[in-house]
Amino acid sequence: MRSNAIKSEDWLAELDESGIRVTAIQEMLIDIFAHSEYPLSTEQAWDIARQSRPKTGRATVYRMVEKLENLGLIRRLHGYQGCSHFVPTLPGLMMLFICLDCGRADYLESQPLDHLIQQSEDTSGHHITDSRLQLYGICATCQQGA
Amino acid sequence: MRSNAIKSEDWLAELDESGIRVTAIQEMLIDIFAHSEYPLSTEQAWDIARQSRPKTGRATVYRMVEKLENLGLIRRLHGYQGCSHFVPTLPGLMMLFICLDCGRADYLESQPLDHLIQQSEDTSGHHITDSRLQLYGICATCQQGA
DNA sequence: ACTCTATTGAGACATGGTATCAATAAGAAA
DNA sequence: TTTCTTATTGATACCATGTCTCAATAGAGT
Repeated sequence: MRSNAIKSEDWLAELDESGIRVTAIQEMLIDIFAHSEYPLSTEQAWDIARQSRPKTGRATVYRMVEKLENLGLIRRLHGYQGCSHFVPTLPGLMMLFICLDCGRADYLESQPLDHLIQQSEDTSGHHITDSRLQLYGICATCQQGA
Repeated sequence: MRSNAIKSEDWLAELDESGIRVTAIQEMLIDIFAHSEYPLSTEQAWDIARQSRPKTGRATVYRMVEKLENLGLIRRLHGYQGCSHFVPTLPGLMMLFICLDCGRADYLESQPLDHLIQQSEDTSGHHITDSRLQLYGICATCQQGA
């Protein structure tokens, strides 16, 4: 399974550029999301944050998650655990596979999706501005294990 | 935009086969979902149901929506209004377009998606059992109107 | 160090959805 | 038709998730 090679520094740079004041909590939350092996819900991220910084407020974490999602740095998983979990975004990769066994997420090459969208736009006449494709199943690793 | 030609009778037949006791409320809810021009949330369906049957319970509607979703008769929209709205399913069509202007949903031909999934399975080694593709934008009709 | 302002934390609040349980109604049997 | 059995229903209490408010705090520039 592809390792999600996210650099916390890149995120911080993007946050900085967006005019958002970068604080210690924000760095911590970025680290938590960027380095988690599994998709995280906001509540889970809050739990983790409080392990090293007990007085972290709940609203703070929700606010940060919203910012990170709006900046496109994390991405919400749909159709899984009530649509409340997030994974780091990988630039240019839109197709996300979620293993129903181990729960890990994996990005797949998405040029074919671009073609599909172009084609759908042409035949339907709709103007497509955004897309969301998620695939579910059993990942290659879990298939071997079983 | 494609008219969603759902037959309430077909749904009732499916419910019947599934061993679920078909009641008056269920017929009403099927009608509500099958004939709505727009995606409906459970709460909205409840509101509509109470217009003609005021003592309809909230839990009853939630239970029915769950059943209809499990039977594959309605489908949840993701990334729109908090993932809480549903549209009737059209058999064989998996690609759903949602107009961000008028809010209507439209199914698109999905053979290309089948190919894409097959291809992704081959290259990734994952076993893909389910997929969810949603497209967002401005529908052909709303483009003309604007 | 001081000022200004965005961010934070605490807790109240709102919303969406679930659990419980007595009352009801559907369908089978008599 | 009446009775019996059982799934479904409605009312309400409950819970989880997420939002709002506002005083306290801490960054960043001066």
